[in-house]
Amino acid sequence: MGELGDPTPAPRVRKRVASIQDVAERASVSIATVSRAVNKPHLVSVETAERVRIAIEELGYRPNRFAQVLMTQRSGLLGVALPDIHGEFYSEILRGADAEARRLGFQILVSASPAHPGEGEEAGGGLGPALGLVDGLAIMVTEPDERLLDTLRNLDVPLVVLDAHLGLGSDVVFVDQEPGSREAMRHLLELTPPQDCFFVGGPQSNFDAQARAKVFDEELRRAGHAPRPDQVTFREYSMSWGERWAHETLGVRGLRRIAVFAGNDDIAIGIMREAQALGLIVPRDLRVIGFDGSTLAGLVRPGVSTVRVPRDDLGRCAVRALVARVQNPDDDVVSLRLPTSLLLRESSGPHE
Amino acid sequence: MGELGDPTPAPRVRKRVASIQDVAERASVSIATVSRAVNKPHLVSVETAERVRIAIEELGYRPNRFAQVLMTQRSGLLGVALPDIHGEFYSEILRGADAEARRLGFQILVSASPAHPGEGEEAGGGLGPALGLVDGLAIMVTEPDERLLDTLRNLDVPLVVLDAHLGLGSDVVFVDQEPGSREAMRHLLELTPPQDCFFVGGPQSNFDAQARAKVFDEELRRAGHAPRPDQVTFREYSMSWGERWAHETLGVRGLRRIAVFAGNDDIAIGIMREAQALGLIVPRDLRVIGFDGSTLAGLVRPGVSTVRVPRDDLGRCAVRALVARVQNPDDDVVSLRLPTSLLLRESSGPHE
DNA sequence: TCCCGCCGTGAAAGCGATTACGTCTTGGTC
DNA sequence: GACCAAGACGTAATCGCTTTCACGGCGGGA
Repeated sequence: MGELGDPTPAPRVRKRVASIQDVAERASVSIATVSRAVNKPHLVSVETAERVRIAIEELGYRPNRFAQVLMTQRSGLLGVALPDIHGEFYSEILRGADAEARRLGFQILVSASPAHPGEGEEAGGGLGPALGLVDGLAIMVTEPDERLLDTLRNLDVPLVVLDAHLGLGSDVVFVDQEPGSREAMRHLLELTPPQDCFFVGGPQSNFDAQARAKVFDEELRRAGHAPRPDQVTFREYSMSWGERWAHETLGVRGLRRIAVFAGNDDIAIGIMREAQALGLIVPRDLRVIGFDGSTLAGLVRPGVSTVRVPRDDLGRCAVRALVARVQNPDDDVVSLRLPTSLLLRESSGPHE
Repeated sequence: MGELGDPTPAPRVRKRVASIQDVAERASVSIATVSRAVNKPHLVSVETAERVRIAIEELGYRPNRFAQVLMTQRSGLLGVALPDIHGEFYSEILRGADAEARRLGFQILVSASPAHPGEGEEAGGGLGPALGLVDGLAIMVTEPDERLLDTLRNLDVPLVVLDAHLGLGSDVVFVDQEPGSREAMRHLLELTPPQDCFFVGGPQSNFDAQARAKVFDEELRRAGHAPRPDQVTFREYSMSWGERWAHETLGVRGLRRIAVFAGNDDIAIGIMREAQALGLIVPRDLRVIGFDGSTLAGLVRPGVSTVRVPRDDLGRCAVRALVARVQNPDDDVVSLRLPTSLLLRESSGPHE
């Protein structure tokens, strides 16, 4: 039961600082007038306003936000819960979110929710007790998680879901994996027969990974080939997984002239590096397309073709939607789709 | 004066949710007892505690954090103000800070302070009105800024300064540029005469840039050469600045067999890319060492030697120091130094 | 038997703001 | 000259919680 309590009991810390009372006395008015002078200046006479202004100045008064918030029930804080805050991907979502929030007069409370909140931990998207401090929550959920869903259902603040359709009636902002993925696959299939195409994905439980794999599957069938099990693998979003896969496939199995649709750029780069280490030439022996449009993909040699994801738009739109809902709870629920598109570089070979 | 007001006046939003009152009634006790049952369970009888527990459960009660915070004057929020939240550098500081905060039961409020807060904007390190919500502030300041200093002096919460000595009597956590820089310079000077060494830095006003330039200067003199003006340049931390510099120096001026100490890895990589585009061989025609220990530096070919900066330690230690101060305001002021060290790769040539 | 102290509890005083409501001037209208 | 609306301001309720203090009951030592 103690879990409901104060996070860190400790002696008080804040210095004694001027309150609205002090200002009121110094300006010889009531606290109500001070409040009005500050928030609704048109309700007080100019002389009074000036007296109050001076008193505030002299006392260095700043309204106690806690008290304000207790009255107004609005903190100006927005929770943004991401699976992780590390890496270019999340970092840019965050940047977009932060910029937009700032523009709208809000502040962001980030939370890197541990991918699988351990037993005993509250879910709540990782914002522990701070969940109670936000005016709204934007949460990105990449995997199904019943406990989390439950928490989200019981939330008493507006919610925006990023990148997943959870079936709770909240607003949703998502990047549509499909157009980019399909472009990528069609491009690969132009030069490579479907039986030589591979999908090397992230964690299988991951929504995005599934969406990308689905397109892979569809396009192969569309090209008249039902994918073999070895053509689709899942593991994790990392360079080392790419390297391992390449080692296995290009090294051990010795395959050549294949095309790979990688789950993200890290994987793609891992694959390419291993291929190069094996003495292969990209894109001659191996064509590869990544996903995310990371900076890195453009810096390695050869440049890695990739599916561009509007990362900061994602953050930006999420916050915009959230603020809209916070301010207008009764607006219609929106579902915002951000498209992806293929960005061609050398790694996937010639294109015309 | 309106600036003191609510960030976004708007109708109330939160659903009506069970208060401590409701719980008290349902459990047939006073609100005092409910509060005790929740926060100091040892002060109530087990039977009462149980009744309260059940009532809470049934009502789905969660204490109103705003009210709690108003009483206790502790929000469990820590402000972390960085010049930017983008890029690996800040991203990792943030990650360290977040992890540590979470461990200590706090939550982080990030703020990407605009480098130069425009006129009219409050300084406050970018956390606008939210500054009033945090229990403490960790701020990284990279450039001198009187207005900011002033705000910081008048702060009524504990402060920790990152990476700069501002002379306000606050705790400081900083990475010591020197050891790594010195190592780097000595390494360069082993194979390259001082008159052929260059420093290509970030913004001149930047503290770090100055510190690194200082070591460059010292080591050159130590090697018996007073640096010419053209050997030290400042601009910005970006790849394109590196490219421009290299274009100028290697392309236009046509210098060869020079050694560059770059202000950070981005610059170093930019220089290297331009050099390669010019058909030069690194490290034969150009030796270069970067700064930051970024991932990217290890991924390009040839690998870029760099000065490793303990980024997440920086965030972690800052938060640790801040929490310490929040909880023990009267502890001695600490100044924590995090060392840097050289990480050798191919770009700076052979070393033995 | 009496007294003291402890334990469990409730009543009430804040914390620092916002705001509904009421009072008192003023000045304009008829 | 009476009436009324508008303007300026004060009183007090309220937000939801924590915490001090006082009180009643009960058990143990003298």
